[in-house]
Amino acid sequence: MGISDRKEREKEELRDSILAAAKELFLEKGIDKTSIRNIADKIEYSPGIIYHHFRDKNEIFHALHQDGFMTLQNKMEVLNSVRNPLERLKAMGSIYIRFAMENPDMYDLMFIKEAPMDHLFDSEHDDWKEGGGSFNGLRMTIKECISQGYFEGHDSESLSYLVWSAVHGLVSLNIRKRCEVIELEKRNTIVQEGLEAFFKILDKL
Amino acid sequence: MGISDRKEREKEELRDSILAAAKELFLEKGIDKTSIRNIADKIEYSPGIIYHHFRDKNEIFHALHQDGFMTLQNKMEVLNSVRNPLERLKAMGSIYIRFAMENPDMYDLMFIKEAPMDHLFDSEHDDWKEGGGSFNGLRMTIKECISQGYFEGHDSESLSYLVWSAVHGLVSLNIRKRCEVIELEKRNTIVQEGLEAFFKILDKL
DNA sequence: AATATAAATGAACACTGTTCAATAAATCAA
DNA sequence: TTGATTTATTGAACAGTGTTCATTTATATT
Repeated sequence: MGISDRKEREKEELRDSILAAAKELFLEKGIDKTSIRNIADKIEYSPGIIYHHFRDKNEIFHALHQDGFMTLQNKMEVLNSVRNPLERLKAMGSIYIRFAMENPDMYDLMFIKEAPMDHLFDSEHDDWKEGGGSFNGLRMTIKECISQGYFEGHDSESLSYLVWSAVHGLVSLNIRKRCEVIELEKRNTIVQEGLEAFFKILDKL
Repeated sequence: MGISDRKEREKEELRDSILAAAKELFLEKGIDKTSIRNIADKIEYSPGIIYHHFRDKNEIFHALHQDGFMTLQNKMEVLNSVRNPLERLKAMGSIYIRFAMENPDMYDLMFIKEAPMDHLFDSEHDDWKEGGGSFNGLRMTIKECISQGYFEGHDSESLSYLVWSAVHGLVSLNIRKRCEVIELEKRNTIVQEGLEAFFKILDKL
């Protein structure tokens, strides 16, 4: 009947407004300083209501990290037009790094923070669908590279993980403030230069 | 005079005991669940005393992260006996990754957690000596590689950062539970296999 | 209008990091 | 040895945290 339809719609709207408030607070203050009470204040409800929509704080940030994967996947869609797999791999790296540098807090949540993974292991179905989907795009591209004669002698799974590790390393060391070690005049461009060095290496393989 | 000597010694002993207690708690419960009161309980002092030896919680964990760099630097000392710079670079990578996998919590504190860097930027002298020293070892080895004809066309700073990024990526994705995406039968060995793929690439350069 | 169901509340619990006036202990001077 | 001074240590207080759940309020059904 119509009433329970509306009720479910209203429930979902409230859930969405919790997430919207959480996202806003998260982006301006970080995960630790975003409290349940802050979120409740923002949507003008009492703190308790949040626990009728989410098991705990981690579940909220797991939901937000899903948001991040949606936008990342959208940005990856242009790759369909890149025929050559090596070129596609490089474009993938560029998009990945641009996403990370333009959305450092969201990247941090998706690939560094413990909260979304902690939620996964607390819940029953503990496979990381979001990351798995993204990684599969990389894996397929690498496999295509290998089948076209690139990267001879390499195993696709290990190489995919290494490629991911390289680009993740470039951005995550930057996001977590470990670029202090880089010469001052190069510090602002080191991620991009690291990526270019990586491309140079890919070309030689 | 002798009394103030003893006093200073006692003060340092108390500081050390705070750090020892913090380290123990940190290794078994993590940074968030290690509270000032827990540490105080462990050394049988009141919580307030900790703030006479450390500005805040971040300073304690900055001191612990220094500990970690000491042990890492010790492990790196065997590299002095490796003459060929490319071989030395590979050995460096192996030691780095072994350290990370054998001491994941300490590695996390040194290269992923925000606490030690936050302390740095709160204090006046904001250069990361510990990381800088370690990175310089890598930089020197890469420079030697280049001067011996390896890695032609590469800039030493960018390449050093890329190499660091690659090995950091390998271990940090694992430590922060992002290896879920790897095929189950390869999941336990993926870091090592990623490193071997990396070595294979270095050889082709 | 009375009853049953669902939604929302806010007080309570056991914590957290941090500060600081008050206390206790140790040292110095007479 | 006693009194004054300095140093070390305390623990209560503040303003917060995530989470739970009996109670209340609002909505829907009979």
